Amino acid sequence: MLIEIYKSLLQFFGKQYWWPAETKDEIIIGAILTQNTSWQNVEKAIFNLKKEGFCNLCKIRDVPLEYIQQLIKPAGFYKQKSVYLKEIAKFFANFDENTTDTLQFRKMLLNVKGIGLETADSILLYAFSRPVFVIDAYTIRFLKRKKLFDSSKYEEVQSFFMQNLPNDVELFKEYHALIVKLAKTYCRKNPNCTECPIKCA
DNA sequence: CACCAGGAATGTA
DNA sequence: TACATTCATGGT
Repeated sequence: MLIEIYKSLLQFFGKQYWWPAETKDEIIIGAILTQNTSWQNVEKAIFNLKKEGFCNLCKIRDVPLEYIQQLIKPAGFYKQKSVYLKEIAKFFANFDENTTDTLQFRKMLLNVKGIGLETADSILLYAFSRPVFVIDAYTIRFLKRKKLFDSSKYEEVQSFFMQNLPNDVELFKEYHALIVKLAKTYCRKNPNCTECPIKCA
């Protein structure tokens, strides 16, 4: 079922090539900046960071908070997000990816202030290519509307995907991106989904 | 004018 | 455990 839906989305929209970024640090930074924020505004903030050479966690760690705040303002919530960027920068300053399995890694990320379930999984999947399925509000709404799975609990929904799909990082990356693409294209403006490529149940 | 965006922390019951 | 509030900018 889920795999057929994936194929339909892929055929309809094509590959999304998520996550759009040049470096691993940029993915991590973007994952925090995009919390409840449009990607368009995140791009402005990342542009500012790049322009000043601070789209880099080591550099973010060693610069005044106020300086980061000024650069990321277009992404909103700049006071808290500047702290979160500092926190995640400190975390990765002494972390060895190679000696940490995915479950441990996930728990460690969740202990960082500012990193919740979705942000942690986005970092794991897109920055480190760990096989975890990212869930967001679009995904939960999508499953409910299509009457595929009725739950708002993050890890329940995540298990639903991961137990019904092959354990494939590239599949997970594209599938989440396609659900976001679908939501942005149709479901927001048009709840009836008359043009939606996925049939309503 | 209201509403939302690729959430998370905090507080309340 | 389940909700409510707060955080902030920019587009529609």
